Amino acid sequence: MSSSVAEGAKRRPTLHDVAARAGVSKSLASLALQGSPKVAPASREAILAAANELGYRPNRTASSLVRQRTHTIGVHILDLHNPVFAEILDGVQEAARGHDYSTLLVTGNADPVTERTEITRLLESRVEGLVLIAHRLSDEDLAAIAREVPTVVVTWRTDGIAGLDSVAGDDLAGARLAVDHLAALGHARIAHISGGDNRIARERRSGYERAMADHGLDPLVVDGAFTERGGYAGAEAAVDAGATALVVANDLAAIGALAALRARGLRVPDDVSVVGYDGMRLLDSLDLTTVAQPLAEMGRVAADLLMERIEAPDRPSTHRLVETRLVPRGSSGPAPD
Amino acid sequence: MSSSVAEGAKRRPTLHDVAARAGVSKSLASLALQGSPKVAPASREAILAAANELGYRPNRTASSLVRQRTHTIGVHILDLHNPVFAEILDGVQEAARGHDYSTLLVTGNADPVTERTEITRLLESRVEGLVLIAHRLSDEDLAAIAREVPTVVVTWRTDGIAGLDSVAGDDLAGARLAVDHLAALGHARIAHISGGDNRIARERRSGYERAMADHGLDPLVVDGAFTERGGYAGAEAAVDAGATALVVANDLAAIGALAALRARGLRVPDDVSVVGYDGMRLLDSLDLTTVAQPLAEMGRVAADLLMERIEAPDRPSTHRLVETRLVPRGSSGPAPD
DNA sequence: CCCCGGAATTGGAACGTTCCAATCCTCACG
DNA sequence: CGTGAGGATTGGAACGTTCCAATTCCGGGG
Repeated sequence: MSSSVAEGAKRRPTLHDVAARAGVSKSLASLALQGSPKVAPASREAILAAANELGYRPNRTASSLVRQRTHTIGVHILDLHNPVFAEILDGVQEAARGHDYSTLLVTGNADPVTERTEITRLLESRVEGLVLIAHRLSDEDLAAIAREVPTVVVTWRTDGIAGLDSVAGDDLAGARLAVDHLAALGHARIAHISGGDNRIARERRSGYERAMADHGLDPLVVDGAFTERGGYAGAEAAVDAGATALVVANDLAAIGALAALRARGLRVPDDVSVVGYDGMRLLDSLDLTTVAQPLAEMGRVAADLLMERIEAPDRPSTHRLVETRLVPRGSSGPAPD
Repeated sequence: MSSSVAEGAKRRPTLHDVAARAGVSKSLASLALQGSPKVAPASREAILAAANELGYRPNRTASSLVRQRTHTIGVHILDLHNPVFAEILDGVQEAARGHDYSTLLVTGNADPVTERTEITRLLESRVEGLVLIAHRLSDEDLAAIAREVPTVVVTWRTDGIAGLDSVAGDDLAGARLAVDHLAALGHARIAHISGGDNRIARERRSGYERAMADHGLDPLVVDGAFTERGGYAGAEAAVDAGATALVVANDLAAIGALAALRARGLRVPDDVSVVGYDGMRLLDSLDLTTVAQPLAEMGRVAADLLMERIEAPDRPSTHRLVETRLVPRGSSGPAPD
């Protein structure tokens, strides 16, 4: 079968095998495969041919070990079910690919504990940087992580932590945009369905409250969550309280709110206007007015920031606030009567 | 500052450092950190303490190299924007985590070429298995990949390729479910908005056509795509042709179809009934009738199949067909008049 | 004909682990 | 008080690369 020496279970060909077949040293083979200009054309050809015939695949693990670089970034995503995060991830991936980096993805889906575990795993894999697309970590945890590896948090501003950058939308201004829009349409009973007790939700809520105050309107906040169910329940409470317009904490919840209104037989926007927040792509078809954030763009910026920090780990923290804008669609209209 | 010897730029502590600090050999330190029962309690304690104080993190790269196992699977996902794929991914992640595997994720978003490149990258990272959540590879490419590494394809049945498993929904039966449902509601002009020219779309289309024939109805297929835009355009064409019910190739397109109907001033389900396909979570709130596939479940099964094959690379191919079921919701109702 | 310079090539150390085989130690037993 | 068993510990090879320093090769100038 084969004239060669030891040949048990088919082992993956290594650089050594390629070199042997091409009749050169492994050093030269390495050089050639890296495209070094200092290898003679004839040798290069022989080496490339050998690699090809053998179906050689460089082993990144080995390479990473000696180079002390993995060319991989870790991405933690809070919740895959929220299309918003997927869109951000998409931007991250694109930018990472542009810089010739791979992406190691984990989710903390279940609980904060898994979240920590998964991030630890990333650290052990020696990712060169970390992008956290939303998270539930404490500031201490975050600081500890940022001390180990360049880190950027997407979705909310995180300052005061050395070595950590962030990319976020201006939630304060965004919520104001929604209120302004509805007020301009003549609404007075504008309710806010909150996103629960977390940083972003609080920010959006404040934005809403301040804007309402500025318009001389009474605020009406009902508890909700960043989920469809949260929006559903919130919408019920809000209309019970007489609201004619809803500023919902995010798009997912807004979709839930729409469902609640439909169930109640209320028409949108004739009876009640609804404004979401985030700007996920899907909304276009759903005809939902929303405060849009440039999601993929946020992901790209995050990855770029990360690359910069990988280059210069000690540069000061930067916090990028991306612009939000109101996208008026069919779910918001003039106030009734 | 420090009394120790060489201390330039802070280097990551290695096993060596831990061992030194604990006053033992690196071998013993390794043993202890792996939780081997044969290290003396006192030593173990000292080692663990040292590791802790130093902030030691095992280097997976090195470990993988010597163990010849990376404990990582690669996942290729066709399109992150389709929530369906995200839900499958979620299942994959969960199962992988359960088996103590990491996930390396890539997307082929742009074109088939990137797709190949990204998969190659995965192979170089020595992933132990590959899950393809939809793909655009040729059968030869697929076979070549499966030859290198255990592979499972999710979303469509792929047989005849050695070493490759697949998990798919029964599209033929699924499409029939939709037709049966609408026929039972009295619809006769049931149109199908196709998903374009690909395996799944063809399958669903055949299912539709056969079911229509069985009901003695004339088929009406309009071109569409697995996107909202595709659904939008398709719905326009279908209602122009007089359809009172739409079997849409997937949920995303169904959402687009809904938008088109709304734009035309047609009411759902009074004027036109719509049935989607896939069963993404969001639909619940959108009140869209659909042929649901157990998406996360499919992901889990895929990962499990992969684990099995990693254990036994030579076992025969298995093809799992998961059950689809019709989820009736508000977008389908009795035929008009 | 020798020597030199530069291009091409090579050996070997290093990266941080794991794990085998070998050594060391301790103590019970004869 | 020697011996051996068995637990604890250790040295060192190996994994597949990269890259530095060293070596070989070659032809042309002196």
